[in-house]
This record gives sequence, C-alpha cells and structure tokens, in this order.
Amino acid sequence: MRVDRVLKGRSTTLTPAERAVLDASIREVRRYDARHILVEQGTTVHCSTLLISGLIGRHVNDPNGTQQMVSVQVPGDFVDLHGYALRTLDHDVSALTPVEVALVPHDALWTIQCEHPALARKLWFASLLDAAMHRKWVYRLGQLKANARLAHFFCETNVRLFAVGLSDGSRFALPLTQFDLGEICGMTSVHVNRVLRALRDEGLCTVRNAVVDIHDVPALARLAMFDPGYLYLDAPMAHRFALADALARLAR
Amino acid sequence: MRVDRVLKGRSTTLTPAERAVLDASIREVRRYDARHILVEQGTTVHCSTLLISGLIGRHVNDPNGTQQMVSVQVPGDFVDLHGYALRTLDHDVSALTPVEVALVPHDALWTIQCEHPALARKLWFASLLDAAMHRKWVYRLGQLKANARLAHFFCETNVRLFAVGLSDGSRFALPLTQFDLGEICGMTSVHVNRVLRALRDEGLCTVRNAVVDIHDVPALARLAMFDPGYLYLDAPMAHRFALADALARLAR
DNA sequence: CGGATTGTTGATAAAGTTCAAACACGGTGG
DNA sequence: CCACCGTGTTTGAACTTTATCAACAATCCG
Repeated sequence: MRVDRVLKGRSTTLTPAERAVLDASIREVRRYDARHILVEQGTTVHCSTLLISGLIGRHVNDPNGTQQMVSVQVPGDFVDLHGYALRTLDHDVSALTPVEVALVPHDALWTIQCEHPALARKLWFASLLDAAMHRKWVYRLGQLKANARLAHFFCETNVRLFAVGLSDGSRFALPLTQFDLGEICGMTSVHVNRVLRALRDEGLCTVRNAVVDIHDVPALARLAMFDPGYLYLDAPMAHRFALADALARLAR
Repeated sequence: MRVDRVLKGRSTTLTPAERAVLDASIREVRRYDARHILVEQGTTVHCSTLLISGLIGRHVNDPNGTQQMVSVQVPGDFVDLHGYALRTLDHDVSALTPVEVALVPHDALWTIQCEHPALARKLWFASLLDAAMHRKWVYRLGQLKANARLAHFFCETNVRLFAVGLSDGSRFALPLTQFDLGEICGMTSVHVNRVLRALRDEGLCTVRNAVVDIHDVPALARLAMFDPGYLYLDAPMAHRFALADALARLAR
C-alpha cells in the first residue's frame, strides 16, 4: 500500500485500519523531476505531501542566496504535514531526486482529527518526530565539528533508510552532491570534500557514485556521538542500532 | 487567567471558551528555583508543562558533558507539549530562572483531542510553531557567523517576549550568563564575550545586568537576517516587526 | 569578609572559508 | 568517433573565524 512506510519501524505505528483510513484520504499521486520545487516558502497550502519514493529536502533561504537544509525526507515521511495546522510554510520543499508523492487534502486531515482521534494523535506524533530531528540537527550544528557533523548525518540517514527498507544497515543510495551535503551540515562544499576524504582515509565510510558505504558502523556512530533515541524506533530496530549503553559508560 | 499568554499575538489564537477548557485541565501549579531540572532526557512523562513565569531551557547533552540549548521557552509556552504524543523526551528541560509552571495531565489532553478537535488543532499548531523555531535555529547555526547568531537570538527573543508583554519592543530582561548564550548559539563563552563587545561598540545592542537593550532594532535585524515570519505572529504584531519587504528588496 | 561564579583580556592554535585552478566524467551534437 | 560543454570533484595557498588555555578582574552572595 502507498502508506506502508508511514511510521514504519517506530515506537508508534499505524494499525491496518488506520493505514486504510490514511490511504483512502490520498487524493492523487504525482511525480516530479529532481530539483523541482514542490512548495515555496510563504505559500498557503491546502494539501500535505506524503513521500512515496525518492528524497525531498526542506530548506530555509536567506536574502544572500545561501540555503540551509533543515531536513531530508525519506520515503514514508509526511513531508509537510505541518502545513495542515500552520497553513503557510516557513521554508521551501524541493525534490532532491525524482520523486513520487501522494497528496492528502487538509480537509481530509480535519475529518481524521474529528473522527479518528487516535490516528490524529499518531500523525501528531509524526510531526513531533520531525521536531525531534530538528533538535538533533541543532545539536549537530552547534556542538559537533565538521567530520562528526557529516558522520552524524550519515548515521541518521542510514537508520532512517534502514527503517523503511532502503539501507542494508551500512550501505545506502544517497544521490546528493557535496554541495548539498554542505547545505545540510553547515559548511562549504570544499570542506565537505576534505572531510569526506578524511573519513575515507580513516576507514570509516566511503561516499562514491551517490552511494554511502559505512565500513565501521559503531566507529562512525562513536565519532558522531550518534544515539538513535531521538528517532523513536521500535524495540528491535532500536536494539540493532543502540549505542546508548556504550555512550553512557563513556560518559562516566 | 493562567493561560492568557498561550498563543498570544499569533496568527492562530484561542477563543475564550477554549482558554477556559485549557485552564480547567490544569492539575496544579508549581514553582521551582533557577537551574532546577524539570524533566530529564529519556524519562516517561504523564503531564505537560505550561510556563507561566520565568524562563525555561531545553537542552541536548552529549557524553562529553557539552550541552546544546535547543530552545528557550518564554511565558505562555507549552514547554513539553510534545511529551504528550512522544511519551518520553529526547532532551532535558530545566529552569533558567525561578519559574512558575502549570501541569496539564496527558489524559486531559486526550480528552481535549476527543472532544475539542478545534482546540486540539491549535495545540498541534503550538507544537509546530516550536518546530518552526527549531528550523530557524538550524539555519542560524548553519549559516550565520557568531555576531549574527547572537543578534538573531536577541531579535527572536525580543519579538517573542513582546508578544506576551515582556519586552517594550527593544528592551527586555534576559537573565542568562554568557555561558548560556554560548550554549544557545553554539560558541564558547569567551567568544560570546568578544562578540557582545563588538555589538556594543557598533551601537547595535548592549547586554548588561541581565537586560538586553537593542539600540537599533532594524539594524540588528539586518545583521541577523531576522525575518519574523516563522513566528506566525498576528497581523499587527507581524507589521510591527516586519522586515520582510526590505529583505525581499535586498534579495534582488 | 571570603569564596564562588561570571565576565574580561591576551596569546596561540585549530578549524573552516575563500578564491582560483585543474581534473573527471557523462552526455550531446557535429 | 571526437570535441565540447556543464556539472561535480579535487587540490593548493592565503586568509578569517573561532577555540583553547591561562590569567585576572568584577560581581554576587552568604
């Protein structure tokens, strides 16, 4: 089903009935080319976008023309669910790769809120998960050095893609340029290039041909101080990537 | 009323009836000293905290002992509303000053969700506002230099406090140490000190005795690339602080 | 008053940016 | 098939920003 990946692998998931309700509220499915802008900052929106395949980026622009990516969405993500309550977005939404998206009209969401409060709560949860990721991005940019920032992003993306079946646990497609990575991690593409080489030289991970290959998952997580707690994974998933204990011991 | 400041000055506000419902769902009011930790990362929570007076900070810790502040809450903020759907928090919550907080049990929120969908939507909006601020913090840390980061934080805080009547539009109490400001803006307290002196020397703003005094609001906003759109203010408020047009013109 | 926290300053080192140039590589058109 | 173009990657050198370390001054508080 088109909504199979929504909240997949998370501590809160959808029941089959809820999935059916959500699926039924999809009005249409569309495809866009890479770099297509789906929603522009400031526009009033009447539908929310569920990402089915491909990658979508959300970015904040400033008058200088510089952009900061504030999130990368993977299949199963409700990209601009927040548009439902906010009505107008504070950032752009654009396709990083060719994408397939499902559109859910906001009045269908209103119906869900009135008639299916438990499902509404889960959608709320999904939007809070988004905020939790934002918080980690704040942490990443505020506290980590360039190499750890990139490492953290790769760890996060690895887990998120794994949760929806798009990573084998250490290797995944990530068709982003070094410039994109710079916009994600708050650094220039030149520096991204140098840091990637360093990560490769240390045997931690290789990024080539739009594929990220993590050679030593625990070591990369350690460098990145990556603990997947904020992703609210379900128990088996959390167990697979848990580093919490190791990190806690380290803290003492 | 205790909930008078909730969503005050925003594009979405509460009706008197909704305020009454929310107020009635408060179970108790508590006071804490500065530096008291209200919720620790990972704890399962059963109540959400509405800030009545004082300032609260939310911060992410890492095993090295460094902390990154991910938000500063002002009176009227529903500090950990997200705890309702997430159940466990991905960060600490602590008092930056002596505070007075109201506790709303999560089952009361569930009742609101079932019986008052319109109010539930507004609470959802409040949590999305939080996410919108996170996004700007990501932008701030990723794209701005130290002086602009501090300036941006002061601009944001000025507007937020003004919206709830705690700034006169350019001057407000902000009892944070330079170390705290460093944790907010991702820099060392030494560097905060130097940047504050520079801002003072340029005649932009002065921070002394726990009071921020912005001497030239538009100039500080320009340095910070501050546009309050992401705060979803109501029309008069937005108009008062709007810099959008000026910035848009600048962009061309 | 004494002790603890916060703020200030200087010297030095590290991290990251900028600018510029070269290189790789997959099209695409002749 | 080759020449050419555009996009993305790689490298070097000079420069800017920020961190680190260390000392000292100011302030607050009991």
